[in-house]
Amino acid sequence: MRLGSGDGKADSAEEETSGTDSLKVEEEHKAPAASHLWQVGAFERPPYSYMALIQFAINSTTSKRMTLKDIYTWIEEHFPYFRHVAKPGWKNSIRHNLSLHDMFVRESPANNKISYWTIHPQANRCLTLDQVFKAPGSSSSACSEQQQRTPELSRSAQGIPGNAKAPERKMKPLLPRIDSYLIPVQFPVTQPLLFSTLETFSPDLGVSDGPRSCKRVKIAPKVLLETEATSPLAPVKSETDSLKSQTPLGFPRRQANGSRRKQQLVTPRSQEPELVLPDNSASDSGLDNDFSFLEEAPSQLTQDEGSSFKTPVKEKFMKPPASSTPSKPIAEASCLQPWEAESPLARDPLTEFSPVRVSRSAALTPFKDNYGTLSFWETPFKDLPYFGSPLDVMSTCSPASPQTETLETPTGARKRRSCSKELQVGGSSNRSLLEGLVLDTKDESLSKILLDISFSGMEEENSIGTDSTYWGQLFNELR
Amino acid sequence: MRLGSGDGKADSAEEETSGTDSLKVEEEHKAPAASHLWQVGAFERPPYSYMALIQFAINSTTSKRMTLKDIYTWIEEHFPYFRHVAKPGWKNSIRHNLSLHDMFVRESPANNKISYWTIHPQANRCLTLDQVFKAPGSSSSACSEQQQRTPELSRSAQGIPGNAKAPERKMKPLLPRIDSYLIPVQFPVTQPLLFSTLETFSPDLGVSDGPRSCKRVKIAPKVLLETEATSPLAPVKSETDSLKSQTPLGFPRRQANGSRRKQQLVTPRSQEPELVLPDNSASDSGLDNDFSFLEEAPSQLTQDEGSSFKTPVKEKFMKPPASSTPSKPIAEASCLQPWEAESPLARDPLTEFSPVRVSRSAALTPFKDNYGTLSFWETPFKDLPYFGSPLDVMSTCSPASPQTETLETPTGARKRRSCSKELQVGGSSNRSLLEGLVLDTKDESLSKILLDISFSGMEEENSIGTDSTYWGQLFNELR
DNA sequence: GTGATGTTTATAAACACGACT
DNA sequence: ACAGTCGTGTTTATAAACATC
Ligand SMILES: [Mg+2]
Ligand SMILES: [Mg+2]
Repeated sequence: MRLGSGDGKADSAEEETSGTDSLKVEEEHKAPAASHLWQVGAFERPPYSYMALIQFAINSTTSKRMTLKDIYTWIEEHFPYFRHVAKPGWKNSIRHNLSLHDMFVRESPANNKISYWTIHPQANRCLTLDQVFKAPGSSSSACSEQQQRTPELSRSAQGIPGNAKAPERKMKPLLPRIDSYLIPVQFPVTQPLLFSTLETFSPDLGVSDGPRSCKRVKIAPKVLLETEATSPLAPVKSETDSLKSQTPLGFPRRQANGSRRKQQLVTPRSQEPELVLPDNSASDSGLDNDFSFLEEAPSQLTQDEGSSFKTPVKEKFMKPPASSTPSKPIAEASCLQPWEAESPLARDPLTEFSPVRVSRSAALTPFKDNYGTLSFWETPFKDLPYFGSPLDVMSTCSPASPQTETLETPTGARKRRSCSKELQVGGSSNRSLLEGLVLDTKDESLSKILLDISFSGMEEENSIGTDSTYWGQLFNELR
Repeated sequence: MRLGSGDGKADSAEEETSGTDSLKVEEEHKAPAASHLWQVGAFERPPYSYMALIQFAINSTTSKRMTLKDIYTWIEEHFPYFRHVAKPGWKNSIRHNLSLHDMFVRESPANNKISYWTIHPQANRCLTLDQVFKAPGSSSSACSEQQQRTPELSRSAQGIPGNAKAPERKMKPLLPRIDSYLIPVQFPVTQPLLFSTLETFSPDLGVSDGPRSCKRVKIAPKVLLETEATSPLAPVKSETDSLKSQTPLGFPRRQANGSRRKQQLVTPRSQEPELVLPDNSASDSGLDNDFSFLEEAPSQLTQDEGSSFKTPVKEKFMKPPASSTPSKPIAEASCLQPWEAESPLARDPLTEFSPVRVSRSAALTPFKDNYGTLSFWETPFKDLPYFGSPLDVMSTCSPASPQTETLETPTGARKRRSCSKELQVGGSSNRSLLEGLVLDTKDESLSKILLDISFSGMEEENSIGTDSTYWGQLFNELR
């Protein structure tokens, strides 16, 4: 009943037996044809976080929802690593990510039964795999890793100088901040909006792979602009940028001091955010994806740890652990694990795939105590609930567009999960602003853009409680 | 400059050198005298999560804020385990918790410099250590663990039947859901409100320890009431309880099916939530705490792992790991680690110390799409931002009380961090309701209480944009 | 350059619950 | 009916990589 043809390998205990999805009403997820995505170094761990992978999976469907099992399958199908190399614990991590990140929302049809995982519309950046697709020949600047073809993913401890150190893990313990994460930014399908600030982009990207154009979009991922007023004691979480680091000239002059805030927006170092969008807009965000992978079934290199396996012994040499931040033993070099691609490629904003997030900017919200006041509703938080700025509406797939394909369910009342494809803010009058926003990640300029947007396209402000409640609320807050 | 007298042990690398806090303006944190809190099994890992410990620490100050270093110190002083037994990585975990949980908000005074960690008022349940203080002689019902006096916290591998399995960890890998977490619930200091549903409480708690009365409050911790209407596709995160599991008679009949939601509220099994509050209301939430610990400096049992240490080898026997949820090898019994107290005491709600959290109840918020509509501001979310129900105000220390001791800083405009001591909802007219809420954790009944509260004490609804914006917003939403 | 402080991601685990066997 | 297993979810603990000051 599964689509991915159970592998019966080290995952046998995970195979489903319930027939709840026998009807298989959900679409998409059609077993990818042959345009392998990860064929360069298939079986290598993809440089994407679990959060990104889940978004890829969910956003690959038109309904923008997916069951857990299908998420597993989608990831396995597009990244053989997880089917053939990773320990079964990777599924635990998937579930962990689904629960931990509130951008992933579980939904159940009215009559309960199966439950789907969706991406909260305001957090959905509509990441799709094809957006980060890397052409098989473009091993130039970005995209360092994945070079070692099928790195020896066997076992057999390779006695690290210490002794039985480096215990031979199968899963890369931490995705090492690949310096070439490709961060996709989806745009309304209208203007391609080429915007390449640096020459890092070479138009030879669409090399010769699958039927899809290999977009290479790289831009600051998280929209966390800091525009906090000068409140004497403001939560650092959203402060110390716009008004504070803004010199009298209005230029964001590197953060002042409230350093170490969450979600860096500006690219840490390097150049401006690079964005490259070929005119081809064939994306994975629908029923037009035929990704695939080398389904050559590497027979048995899965979970056959003979004897010396698991658990990095480590320390054995470490004196009483001194630093409170644990660190790897040093990785004696020479003996890198199958997952230790070890490609010290340049630096890069290291970008991420986190949900769209904004901080409540004091510029927008006068000040009033900064805590629960402004909107008591926004604080619920299990984690960092605050926020609340028009950026939400803009930088994400707005669910406020009236005639957007609403994905109705037979029951009628159904939240509309849209992606930027059908994104239309307000009444088509804000689109250009929206586009500009995604590109312009500077703090105070972004806040200005937001203000402009919020006051355009909504001149009537009559529909406070209706579909455009976003804007209504916004206006109420902004007066 | 530190208060806790640096130990210079395995923590040397952590000692501070900056003189930023030379003035040591912050109060409290006075080195506890001698009323050891954890003397029964001092050096044992306390049964509290890091999140709880941090709350204990921060709430022990009158300013309700604390620097990271002081949090370290406070915890070390009150739980010798961390100073003498735990690996230095525990500080990493503290920092991790501070960052991860958005209930912990970092603040910096206007002129930046030091940064304080605070608890978001709407999430602060005002947990203090004295509230969960367990009398040294009450080893009866609850409070199973911590019996083994100073369990042999040495090293030396004790060859588990397998071979070098059970690699001898120093830190308990996961706080094993002690079945006796004492969950404090703070009340307005007026009515003690004794409320013991079962006889599990034996009044011999105040045995002979410190000057403080050992309260024993045990009640469902997280206020996550599920009152979701029958929207065809509602986020499971907040649904399937009230209206669904509510039989025509109105009794919450165990959850229907939308199982596995976050934050169980009702006690999983066992009896009703037990609440015991002695009339003595001396709490740790101020400058009246003189906790302490056995500062007998166990010389050297800290980090001297001779050779066989660390990293549970595990698996060695495990076939190819089958389950996607990793599990311990089985713990051959007989050879329990120092942290393996192994007290299979009954069952218990296992309660937690998570921040106050509520779910947007469809009963309160008619329906309107359930996504960003209701309050566009609330969605920002990095994690689970939604929510939004009057419960926030009630079940936490409301920051809306006008004459509450506001903890002004010299700069004047300062958010008021209050704790339930000075908690007053609206205008003292809601207190009884507030108390009732903490006790009544049933879903739909709770929602009713909330509605009652929301419509009491706010008859004027005139101050929409002022301090009582909470209520103004609430009224707008409820019409 | 080093250490303290913060932020994120990865993994392992414990455990709850419902469905199936 | 009942127990054991499994899939799915939710949390907490740890280790780590990195960033910034
Ligand atoms: Mg989630
Ligand atoms: Mg935090």
